Amino acid sequence: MSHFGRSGPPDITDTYSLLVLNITFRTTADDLFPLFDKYGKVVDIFIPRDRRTGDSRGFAFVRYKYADEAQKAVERLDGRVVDGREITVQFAKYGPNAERIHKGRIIEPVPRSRYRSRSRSPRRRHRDDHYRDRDYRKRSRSRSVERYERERYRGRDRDSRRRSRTYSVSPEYSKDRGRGRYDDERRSRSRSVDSASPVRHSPSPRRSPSPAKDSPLRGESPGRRSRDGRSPTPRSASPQGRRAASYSQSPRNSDVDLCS
DNA sequence: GTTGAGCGTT
Repeated sequence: MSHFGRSGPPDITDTYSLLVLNITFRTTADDLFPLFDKYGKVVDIFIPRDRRTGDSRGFAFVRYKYADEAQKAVERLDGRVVDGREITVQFAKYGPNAERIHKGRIIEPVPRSRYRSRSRSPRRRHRDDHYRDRDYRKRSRSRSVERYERERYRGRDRDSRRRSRTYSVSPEYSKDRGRGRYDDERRSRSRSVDSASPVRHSPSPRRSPSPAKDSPLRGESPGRRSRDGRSPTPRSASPQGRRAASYSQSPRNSDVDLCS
């Protein structure tokens, strides 16, 4: 029965925002309110959730009315075990509108220079991607939107090893993540191979096309093969892989962010 | 049913 985050940001001009990290995915504002309210006047609690799934993203924003109370809450609740997990409480730095925050207090709208000062950290949410790939593909949105999202993800997720459609990585490579030094050593050896192309999949001498005409799998058309496995324009190339678009025609497209 | 670095909604 909490109206936190129901009607947008109330009055954040004189509030002190705290960022609560490492909370469980099931922790709600109601669970955090009694904890934080003990140390001061909590004016609002907001837990960002996924727009598609509605699940919590694992962190929350708690806004206090006074700075000293917020400071006390940080010192008191930082490291506290909530719901079996150690949370991290700290002052929020960035707001939705890039507000200038001084020790947690919003002073004034800030020039972008401050905003760009911080390098954007890549956040990987494979879970969301999973849901998006399954739930959003059926909606058949406009392609411009798809491209937009793709570019957005490229900018945020560019730290990731995989670029768009990478080849299957070997399990050994997967284990290497986390070892920086050894990775360097390994890279030194393989440097002699090539240093220009990050990925070099030597085109193994493909055996004869296929003398066996009676291949059990005849679902592949020759046109698809000639593309080296890459089909940048699956627009109307292979209708076999795509179901009828008429299925995705949903009368309600409210999912799109068109409605403001 | 899953997950775990991070900075937010009308």
